Amino acid sequence: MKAPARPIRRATLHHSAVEELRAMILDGELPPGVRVPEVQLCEQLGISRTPLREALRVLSSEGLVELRPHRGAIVAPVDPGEIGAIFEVMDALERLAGTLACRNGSDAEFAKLDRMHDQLVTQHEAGERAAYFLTNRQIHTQIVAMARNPALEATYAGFAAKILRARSLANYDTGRWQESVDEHEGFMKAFRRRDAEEAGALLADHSRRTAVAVIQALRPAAAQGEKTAAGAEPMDAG
Amino acid sequence: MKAPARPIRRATLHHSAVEELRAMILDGELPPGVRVPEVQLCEQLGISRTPLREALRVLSSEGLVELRPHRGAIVAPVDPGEIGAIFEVMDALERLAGTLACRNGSDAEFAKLDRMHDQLVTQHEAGERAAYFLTNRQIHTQIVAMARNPALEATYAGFAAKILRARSLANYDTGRWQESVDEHEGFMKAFRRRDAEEAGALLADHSRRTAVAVIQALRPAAAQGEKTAAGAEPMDAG
DNA sequence: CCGTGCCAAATTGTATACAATATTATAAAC
DNA sequence: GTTTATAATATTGTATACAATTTGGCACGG
Repeated sequence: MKAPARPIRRATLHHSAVEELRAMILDGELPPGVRVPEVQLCEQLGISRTPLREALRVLSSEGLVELRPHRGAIVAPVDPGEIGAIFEVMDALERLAGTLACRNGSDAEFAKLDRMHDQLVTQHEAGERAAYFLTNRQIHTQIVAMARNPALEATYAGFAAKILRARSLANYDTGRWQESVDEHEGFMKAFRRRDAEEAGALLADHSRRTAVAVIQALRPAAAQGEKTAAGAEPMDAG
Repeated sequence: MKAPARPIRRATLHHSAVEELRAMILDGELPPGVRVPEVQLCEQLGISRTPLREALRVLSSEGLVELRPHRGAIVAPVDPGEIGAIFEVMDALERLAGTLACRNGSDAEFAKLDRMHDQLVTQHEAGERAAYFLTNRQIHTQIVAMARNPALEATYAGFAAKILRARSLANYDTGRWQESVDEHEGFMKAFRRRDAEEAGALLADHSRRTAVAVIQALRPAAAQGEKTAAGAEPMDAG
């Protein structure tokens, strides 16, 4: 007897809850800093507290939620300093992904990457901002997938999620748009030559420049207090 | 009223359970592949199923435990391929750590690093293998701490844990010992010069060579079946 | 003799009830 | 009026009870 490589279904409530909550956090439906009352979310998701709490522990482990014992959970605030640190690691991961992708990617995958890049350029020219950002993410995800490294893929995904959250609430400079497309053009040239070192270096550079822009855009929106779902808390009187 | 920066006690049962179980897994007390029956561990830890299950979910998120819905949890097997992938990422992280440590470390920290290195050499000459490995880990942890990057620190710790597990059950080649000390000597020279690039490169190289040795030692011990969780004594911690 | 379908036991998944802690409101003292 | 102590409330942490699913065994049919 052999265990099937892919389980038919792995639907447990806490697992679904993790995905649901993560999506809610990344979509901004649960903004950074808000308290996460258990009972309220329970009836909202139609589940009991037990699976919800298990989901919160997982999300805390991922860094999307902060657990304060006996004081409730909050959606993790977006700290510019932390985002800066994440980007420093991300640079290294992008470089690694670019290098490994050149080494391990198939021709079919490179062709697909080319098509995605064409789509990106088209969307840029058409000014379709939302579509552009989606394609942009897909391209980077594709590069990471071509690296053939599950550990890299998982780590990358975790950081990408946090960065996505930072970008969305910073909605950052449009002036960077053209620059970003040019950089994409640059590392795509390296990819077409299968130049691993160059591709990695350009990807890292692209990440670094993105970091600068995002963090700069993030600075004004620095004050991340603890908010309640209804409204701000009246804290200081005088 | 002021909130203390460090909570006096953050003792919740599930949090303690996470640390306890993680230690048990890393110490080899719970070897890879063994089933983790909830009720048995409950009475062993003196807690109820609820906090234990929350702990299992967290450890699953960290990759130390595999959850199979309705079929119980097992300690994550050590897959040589996965370890290889982890090491690929680890190389990049070591390089980054070395570079950042040169940039951000204080003189006091570099002095401490020097002392730790002296201790390492002494322990090598004395043939104190266990003490050597401990100091070795402390050195690398210190370098990462000097990088001043919490995201790097957390990611590094997660991978280091998995690698530690692989090393312990591979108990790998003694012939590599001398080589490893020489490599330490090498990147320490770069550190003394605060040569960020060189230090990073040598650390990455050190990591890569370690990977080769560990994976090679791991190959014989490949077959990782599902064992039952009896209180099996660790074979020999040489 | 081997394969298939069904039934029983065990273990996990979920819900609910109870206990402990933090927060807020209240009131008394200075 | 401000501050501090105390009690009430609400929310989280834990334990237990119930439901669902998998696993192993057994009978039946081929």
